[in-house]
This record gives sequence, C-alpha cells and structure tokens, in this order.
Amino acid sequence: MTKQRRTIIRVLSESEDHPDVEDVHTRAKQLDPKISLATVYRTLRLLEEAHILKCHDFGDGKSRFEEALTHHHHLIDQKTGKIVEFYDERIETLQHTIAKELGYKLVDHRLELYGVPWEQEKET
Amino acid sequence: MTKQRRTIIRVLSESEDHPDVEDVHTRAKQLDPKISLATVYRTLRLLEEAHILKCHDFGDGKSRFEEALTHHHHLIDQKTGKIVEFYDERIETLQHTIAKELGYKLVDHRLELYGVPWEQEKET
DNA sequence: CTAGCTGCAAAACATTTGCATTTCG
DNA sequence: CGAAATGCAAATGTTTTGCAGCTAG
Repeated sequence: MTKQRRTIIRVLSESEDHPDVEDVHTRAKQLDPKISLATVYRTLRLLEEAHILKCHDFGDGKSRFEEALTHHHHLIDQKTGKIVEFYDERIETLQHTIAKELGYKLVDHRLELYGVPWEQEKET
Repeated sequence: MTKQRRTIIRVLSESEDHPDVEDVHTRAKQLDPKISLATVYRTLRLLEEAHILKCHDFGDGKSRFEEALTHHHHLIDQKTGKIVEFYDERIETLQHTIAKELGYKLVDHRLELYGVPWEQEKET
C-alpha cells in the first residue's frame, strides 16, 4: 500500500463521473505531482482485477473507470455526452432468464443505452 | 466500387463468425493476395458508416465485424469464447421503456451477456 | 533488509493518415 | 481524363513493459 495507490484510490472515490486514464492521472497529479502515468495504468488495472473498480468503454477508444460500489448500467446522451446511471430489476431478471433459456449461467453482462433527450430527435 | 471492396464485402458475407480486422485481412488475401491492411481498415469503416456492417468490441482490444442483416445481441461463452447470437423482444421493449422513463428516446443500445454453460460454474 | 512498487523511456498494439501511384467509370 | 481508391510506410493514440532505483513493512 503505497502513497501513489492511496492517491489513485482517493481520486476515484472523490470522482462522481467516469474519468479515463488521462483524467485520473491529471487529478492524481494535483495531489501528488510526480505520480507517473504508468503507475496510474498499473494501479487501475490492479483495482479492476480486485473488483474495486469497473472499467467501461463508451465507444471512444478510451477506458473509463468508476468505483464498483453499486451495480448499474448507463445511458449515454448522444446530444451532450452526459452519462445517466440507472438500475432496473426487470432487466436483471430478464437477462438471467434469457441466459438460462440459451443454456448458460449468467456470469456478467454489459448494457448501454444510447439516447437523445425526448422531443429532440433531430440528427447532427 | 473497386475489386478490393468487392472482395472485403464478399469475405464478410461468407463469414459466419465475428472476425477482427486481421482476420478479414487474412481471408481477403486468400482471394486477392495484394490487398493491404489499410484498405481493409478503410473499407470496414466505410461499410460500418453505411450501416452495412456492425462493429463490436467483446472485451479484447479488437474490433470485430459482422453483417448488419438482423438486429440481435450476443452471449459470450466465458469457457470457450463461443459467441451465441440471440434476439428477444422482451429486452427490446424493456429498453425502450427504461429510456423513456429516464426522459430519453432510445437511438441505439448495446447488450452483451457473459456466461458459462449451465452446470459448469467452476472458475479457471 | 528485501520483496514489491515506482518512474522513465522504449516497446507493443490497434488504427489512421500522407502521399505517390493506380484504377474505375 | 479526372476523381476516387489503393499500397506503403510513417504517424498516432492508448496501453504495456524492462529495468534501475526507491519504499514500505
């Protein structure tokens, strides 16, 4: 448990959004200016493997991280890029049912909705 | 409409799986040995933008492609890497409902299930 | 003290791009 | 012919790694 790891954990626990690695590095440097990008990468991977963080890929080529405190999914606002978190028991149940119907035990799942604010369906 | 593009389209329409770019390039070279990787990348992007192909990211860092003939989702077998395709109206409906409840019009969505064959839930 | 972590710079990937050349229509 | 596509190699962006020095316990 080094100073750098504590710093990175703190950055994530103080983040309300879904920062990418660069973001985490920038925020971490605020607290410890000489922390390196490699350490950020290594620590994030470590924390993800320990199921302390969740890693997402929202379509841009970057990995975004958040604490794995609660299980939830994301709706990405195509207009503004805003990310709305949600949890819905009906989805959870249905996914287990479907997996079972296909002969599988559900181990994990990924769900992302992409939407535009209602009443605003014009294209770019 | 060049020979290379025809070749790449043919490769995809003859593929039953979800090849990554390297796979497509390898298969295309069978038909036209001097086709370049850059052309494969350019053409795949083009076909995706034309909604002729769908691009997926199943967790390894590679883009995998398939024809966009039918709307469906994927269950990835964690044991064997096998990909099972499925379509379920209940999921479709529910996703629209949830988006609407959050104040959004659903434009697109991504769903992947990760599972292990039933009766075989041991870890690696 | 010493196993394990860090920082740095270099390497490894997947993907994109500039440009001279070729091809399609 | 002229616009658009190709091939090559170099560039890009993200993530990983080798290694010497530093740190926590």
